[in-house]
Amino acid sequence: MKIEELIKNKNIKLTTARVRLLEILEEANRPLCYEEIKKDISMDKATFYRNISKFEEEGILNAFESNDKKRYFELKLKPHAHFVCVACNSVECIKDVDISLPGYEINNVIINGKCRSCLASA
Amino acid sequence: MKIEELIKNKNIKLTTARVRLLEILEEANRPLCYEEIKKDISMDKATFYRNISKFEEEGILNAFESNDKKRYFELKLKPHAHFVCVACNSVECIKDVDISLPGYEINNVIINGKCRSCLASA
DNA sequence: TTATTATATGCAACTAAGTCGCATTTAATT
DNA sequence: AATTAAATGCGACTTAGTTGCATATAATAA
Repeated sequence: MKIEELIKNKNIKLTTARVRLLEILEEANRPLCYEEIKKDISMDKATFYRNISKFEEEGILNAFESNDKKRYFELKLKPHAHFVCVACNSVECIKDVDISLPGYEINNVIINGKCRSCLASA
Repeated sequence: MKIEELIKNKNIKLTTARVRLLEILEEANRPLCYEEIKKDISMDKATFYRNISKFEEEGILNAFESNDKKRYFELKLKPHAHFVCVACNSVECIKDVDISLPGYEINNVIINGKCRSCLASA
C-alpha cells in the first residue's frame, strides 16, 4: 500500500507532514486518537485537525468517538465495523459484521457495549 | 412510562432535578445533547454530567457522539440503532437494523454515513 | 415528626479537544 | 527560477467535560 496512492487524484498537496501522518495511521492498523498520533509526529495541533478534516472530506479516513470521549481516526482501507467497550474503553475492529441500509451510504459502524474480556471478568 | 420506574431498584436518589432530566429525555423521543437539554433545565453543568454518568452506569441511558463532535444522550427504552449523517450531522433512529455479536453485549449501534436527503441533494 | 447521614447539588477553577485568524513557508505549476 | 495557491505554526480562543469543596436535600432510623 503506497501512501501516495491514497492522496493521488485527490484535491490535496502531498506535504511531508501529511505523508508522515498517513504512514502512522497505516502502520498502526487500528484507530488512533490525537494523543497517540501526537507522540510520533511534530505537527501543530491546528494543522493536525485541519489535515484530519481534509482527509475526511476527501474520503481517505473515518473518524468516530470512543467511550473515552476522544475521537479516533483510521484510514478507510477495507470497510469494517468497530466495537467500543463501555467498560474498558477499548476499540476493536470487527470484520464479520455486515450492515446494509437501503437508501443510505454507510461509512462506518460503531457498536457500543461490553467486550468479551470485560464480560468474562464481571 | 413512569419516570419512577426507570430509577426504581437502582442505586440512585430520586431528586427533582433528576426526574426533570429524565422527563426531558423521555419526551424528546430522540437523542439530545447537553445544549438542547440545558435550555429546558436549570441544572449546573457539573451536576448534569454527573447525573448522565450515573444514569449510564446504572444502564438507564446510552450516550454516543454525533458528527458535530457533541455527545448525545437517550433513554434505553427500546433498543435501536442510530444513523449519523456526516454531511448534515443529523441523528436518526433506525428500528430495523439488528446486529448480534456472539460473546459481546451490545448497548447501542451507531452507523455513520450519508443520509437519504443528503444523498438526494448531492 | 424530627434527627441523622450519605448522597446530590452549585460554584469556581481547571483540563483538554478542537477552532480561527494571520503571517510565513512550501508544493505544484508556468 | 518565479509565481501562486494551499499548508503550516503560532497564539488566542471556545466549549465540553472534570474536580474539590461547602452546602443542601432525599432517604432512613429514632
